[in-house]
Amino acid sequence: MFFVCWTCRIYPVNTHDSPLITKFVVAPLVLNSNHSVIKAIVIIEIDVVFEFCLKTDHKDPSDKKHKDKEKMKHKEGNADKHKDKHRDKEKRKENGRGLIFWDVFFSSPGHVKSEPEDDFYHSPKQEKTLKREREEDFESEFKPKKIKIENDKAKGKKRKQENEDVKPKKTKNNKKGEVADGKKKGKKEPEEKWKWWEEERYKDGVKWQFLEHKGPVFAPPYEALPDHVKFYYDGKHMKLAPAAEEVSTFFGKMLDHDYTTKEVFRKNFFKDWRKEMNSEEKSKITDLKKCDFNEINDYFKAQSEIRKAMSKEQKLKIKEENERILQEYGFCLMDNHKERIANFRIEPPGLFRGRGDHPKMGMLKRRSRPEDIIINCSKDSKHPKPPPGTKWKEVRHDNKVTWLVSWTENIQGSIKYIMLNPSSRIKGEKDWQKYETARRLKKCVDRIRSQYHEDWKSKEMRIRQRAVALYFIDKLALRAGNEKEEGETADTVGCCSLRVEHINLYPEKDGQEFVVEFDFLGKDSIRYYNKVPVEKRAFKNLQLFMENKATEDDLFDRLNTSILNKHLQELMDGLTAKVFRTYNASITLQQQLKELTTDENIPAKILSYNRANRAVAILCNHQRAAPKTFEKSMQTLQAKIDAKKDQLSDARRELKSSKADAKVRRDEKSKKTVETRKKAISRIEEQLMRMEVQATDREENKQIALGTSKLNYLDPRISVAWCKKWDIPVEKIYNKTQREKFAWALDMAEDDYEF
DNA sequence: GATGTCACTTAGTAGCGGGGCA
DNA sequence: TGCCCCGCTACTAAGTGACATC
Repeated sequence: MFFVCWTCRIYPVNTHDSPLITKFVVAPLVLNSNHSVIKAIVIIEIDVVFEFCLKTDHKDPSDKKHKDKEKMKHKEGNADKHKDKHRDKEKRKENGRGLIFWDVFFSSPGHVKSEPEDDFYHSPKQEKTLKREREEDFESEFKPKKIKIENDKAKGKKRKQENEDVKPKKTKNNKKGEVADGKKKGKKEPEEKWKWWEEERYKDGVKWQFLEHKGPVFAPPYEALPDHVKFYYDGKHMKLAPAAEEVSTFFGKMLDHDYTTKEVFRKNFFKDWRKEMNSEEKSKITDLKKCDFNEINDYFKAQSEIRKAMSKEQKLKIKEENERILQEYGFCLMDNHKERIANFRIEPPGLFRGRGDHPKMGMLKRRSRPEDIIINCSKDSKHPKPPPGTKWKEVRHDNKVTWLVSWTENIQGSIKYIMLNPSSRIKGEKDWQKYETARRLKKCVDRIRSQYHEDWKSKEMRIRQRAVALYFIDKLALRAGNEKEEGETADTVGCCSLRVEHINLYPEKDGQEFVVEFDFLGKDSIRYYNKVPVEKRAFKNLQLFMENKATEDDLFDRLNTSILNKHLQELMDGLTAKVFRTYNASITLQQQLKELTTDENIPAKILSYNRANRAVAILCNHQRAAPKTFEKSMQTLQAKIDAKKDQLSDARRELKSSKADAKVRRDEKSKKTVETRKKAISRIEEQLMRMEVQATDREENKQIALGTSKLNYLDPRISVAWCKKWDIPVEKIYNKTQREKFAWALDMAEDDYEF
């Protein structure tokens, strides 16, 4: 965001050191008191400019000036122009001066002229009408203007808050230098946050106007094993050439892992390893069983120990070096804002770790070289340099995509990307948009439900199948279930790709009628097992779909995700199968929070929150492996609880005796002792309660992953509103990273927010 | 409509680091 | 002070869905 005075034609200077805060502006034309031009270019501190323009009473620009303004702005429709007028008016009202015509801009860094779109390189893809409708739709319903109005509602409060934002917010539980989640703050949070959600959004699929970055960080080159670390074949030492040796280390490092016992993994590894061998190695090494990687395994374990045992100074040095790399490569400049990059390192070579029964597990994931890398940046930016003596595969300037770097991996031939961090504008906007689409579904979900109930009676099989599948997606939050190439990936399914073998029908089971038993592997080969009573008509339809089919046949043979999504699109603009998951997750959280939260203490409320979150995680089938240390840590906690209970009994006994004592003595000292002991008891009770809550929470959470739903499915505004309503520090719900990702929600949600 | 490509989100986990406790 | 354990983060696999092409 930056300011422009249209009278002085003052623009910002892009200060790379502090791109978040445009501290200086450049006045290309400096005017005398009559506003005649004195030829000069000066750099002025923004405060000085403000003051100057205030004193010189700069008013709204003429039409000509307005044209200049239009040049710099994103292309906008008439409605937006109108919106602009309104916004300008608001702006003037807001600053209370009514005199100065400042405009607030997003994008176009000062040192880069905002170019007409023609100046951009157009990849053939840019001709597409990509996602345009949905974005416009989003605009129409959630205009920044509207946001401003919402903000205006609490304007006084808001302004105050904005000022306060400069300082780290204090919460009730906060001590100096400590965040509410109890951890000491390592670093200060950035002092001023860019509120991109209060600004105009791009249209027509444009993602940015200016993008500059330093390119990716490559994996370090292979370092040969020291001579004392030997590989043995058939009991005999064998010195491998670097190429084969490097691949042998990938396997050697993994000896303790289950993967290396799996036949598919071993077979794939051996096949790919042999490709890296020279002819001599190839002729000798013919059987993986005869290979002894133990010394390699020991060596890497020892290296790990050495790293752990390093002195503080050594560790600090490494940390500093990592920090330096992060500062250099971990950020990009996008439209005048420094944005954090999510993954700026190219994936290192290794053995492919597919999940579940993946047919390609163990295959060699090759090292990517600069010649494999496509760079995406602004034409007029400083392009990243490839390592000396190399060149990039391509440098393109496609501002209709969000990625900075891409390459094609060799296992599945899929494209990998370097993209921005979830806290970035580009990701945040998309996230916000996702929840808005889900909220739109809320408005028409009843109609859609009635429709699919009706469709169960259709004469057409394809419509019945579509309706039953949609019922499952809605009721059970199943994933869409795209078709997959056989033999390329693990055999996993979603709703549309369910096979007859994945369900069992029971007209009556465990006292319930029309029960469907689901048992299949979903995403990441996580098992979905559920027994659900369904409506009679859905049940009868399922029986029909299964008639005369073999177990390996598709349950919905007249349906796929494309057909389903086309239908959904007709029911609501922007509606796809996955929107149901977002909608049902968020609405469940909201309902559960309402049901479960009671006016108790903070730990109890947080337990309620986690339980609501857990209900969603169960709905979405977000599982995790029970932590390896689970049993032990539960035992430890239980021991602590027992000890605390003992302590409480002791304390109660002591209180009883001191009460008796005080009754006899009737002096101040013994009264004081009673009071002290009472306080001690309530302290112990509080501690015990916390521990018990923690134990319950941990036990209930043993195999459920809360993070996935929290990060991807739950509208953060529900959580923020809940925190505000119940006076819970938001830090108890979201850690620092999550708060950064959901900064937009933290800023805009009030305690009465309804999903 | 089948298939492929691309861009992006969603997902679980390994491993590190630092807080807390003995 | 040292060790243990838990939460955080980086990593990257595995999905979804839009669109192109045949």
